[in-house]
Amino acid sequence: MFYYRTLFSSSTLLGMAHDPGDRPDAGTAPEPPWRSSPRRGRGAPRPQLSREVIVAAAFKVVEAAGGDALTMRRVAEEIGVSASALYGYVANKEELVQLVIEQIIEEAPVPPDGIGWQDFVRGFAREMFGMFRRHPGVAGLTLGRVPLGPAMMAGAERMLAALRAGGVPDQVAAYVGDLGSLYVAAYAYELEVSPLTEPAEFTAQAAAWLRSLPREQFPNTVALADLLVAGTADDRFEWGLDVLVRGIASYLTEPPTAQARWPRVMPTQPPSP
Amino acid sequence: MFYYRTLFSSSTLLGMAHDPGDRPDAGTAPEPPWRSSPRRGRGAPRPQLSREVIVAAAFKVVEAAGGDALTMRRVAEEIGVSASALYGYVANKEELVQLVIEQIIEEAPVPPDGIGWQDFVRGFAREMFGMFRRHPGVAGLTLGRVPLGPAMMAGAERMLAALRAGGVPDQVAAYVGDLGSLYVAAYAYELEVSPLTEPAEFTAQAAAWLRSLPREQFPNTVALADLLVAGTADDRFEWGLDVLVRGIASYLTEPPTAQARWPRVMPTQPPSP
DNA sequence: TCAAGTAGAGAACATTGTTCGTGACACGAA
DNA sequence: TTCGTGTCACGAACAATGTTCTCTACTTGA
Repeated sequence: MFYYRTLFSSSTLLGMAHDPGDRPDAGTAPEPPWRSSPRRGRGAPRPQLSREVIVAAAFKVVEAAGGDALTMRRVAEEIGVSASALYGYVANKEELVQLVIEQIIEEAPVPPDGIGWQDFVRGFAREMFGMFRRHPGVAGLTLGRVPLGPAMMAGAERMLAALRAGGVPDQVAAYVGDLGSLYVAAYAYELEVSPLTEPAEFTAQAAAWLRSLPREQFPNTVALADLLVAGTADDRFEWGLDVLVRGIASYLTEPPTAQARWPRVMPTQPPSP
Repeated sequence: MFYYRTLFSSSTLLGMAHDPGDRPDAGTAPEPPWRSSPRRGRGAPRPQLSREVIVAAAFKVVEAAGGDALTMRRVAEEIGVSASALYGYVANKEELVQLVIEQIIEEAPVPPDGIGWQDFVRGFAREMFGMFRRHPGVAGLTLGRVPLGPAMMAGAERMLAALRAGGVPDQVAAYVGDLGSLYVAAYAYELEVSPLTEPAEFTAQAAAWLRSLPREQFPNTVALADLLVAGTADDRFEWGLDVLVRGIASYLTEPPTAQARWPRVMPTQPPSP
């Protein structure tokens, strides 16, 4: 995610940007410049390996054991090949991760056009979120990377169209993708890192602990103990999504204003009840 | 961050939760249960090491070389001691990371009371964001961890107070901390992972690349190319913060509704505060 | 049939976190 | 003063990581 901003700071695209003559010619689908297509020469034996085989194996590993298990040796073992052999088809692990992410992301469907920008944004976010939850470990892989293949570009384009059609100001529409994808990936990542949040007895225990805090010092925390731990992970995801959509929608009626700025460097103050 | 949800799924607190008699007694400041206080015995030589020394060294390392450089050997070298010696005072690297995070977070001041919930939320977020930017690598460390020491608990309590005083519904107020901290940490993490976003010529190059996409396929992306890459990192952070605050404010006037759902397997219910 | 050139293996290196056995040293007791 | 005890820190070691290098074997075109 982090569509455009992060996109252009990725190392692969950096390499491209440094070559001024390498502009993609209009008319072709945009594709991240994976170079290093394996060269076939004179006496070339039929290779048992290929980029597709490697990515498929890596996908299988992620599927079975999560993103943490995605190591070069594990992938090689999955194919029945040595780890060093992979480097003939993949520049390094980073590239392999990128390829796997892209393949997984393509599985998330983009909402249909003509359903209104709010439903489009919600639907897109839900699909990505569901995709992340179906593939544990992937959200962590995408955070800070650029999982922006052709499929993602197409989805982003259509979301822009939906937003503009709905009257969302252009600058706001331009930023929505960044913010939305950041939210989805970060939330999904949080969920996969913190082992479990659903079990009811556990939530109850947490609420009990919050309630047991000193009331004089934490009156509101104690009072809202139950609400603080309320809801399932999906409920909370939906609520955050609702906040985002409401916030975006507000720009339709209230123009952006210079937000009141609390003076930056400030001395620490004692909590005054 | 991820105040409460993640809090109670952390391994340290899990350990505590499994011991039913270990409830923190009301009246003491809440402190994450770091156990394993070093025992001093019969013929104990004056130890050259201590948890404080180790944490201070780790802090120094993070300060100088970023969060990635935070390795046990590096910290030990900083003190002039072997890596294995650290394990007498720190259970493992995870515990050390937790301690460092907590120390760093305490540096972020909490806004003063009585300035209105919007300014409070904005100010809190800005301070945390600034703290993350001053300490590269820390955002990545906090993502998915529980940097919730006494200082953070106090800040959260006061934010709850500000929100409730401003008329924000209780359930909404209860969720704000989670969402806000997620946003700040995730955005800061994105910034530190993607090497650079500020240089103007680079942004110009990115916009040029977007403009060069096929117009028929990406009309909106091309049209909004400049807006997509507009703004500094801080501008974009402020905008996202504005979206959050606006979204939260909307609950003051518009009650939560069941959001329109794009047909998809999502059996969750809308949050009903 | 044979030279060529590539694919993959295997070992190796550097870097992680972490454990284990050992020596050294300070403090209290004899 | 001498000795024992207990702990502190060291150094080696282990397992796992990404990555590189060398080398063997084999396919293929001439």
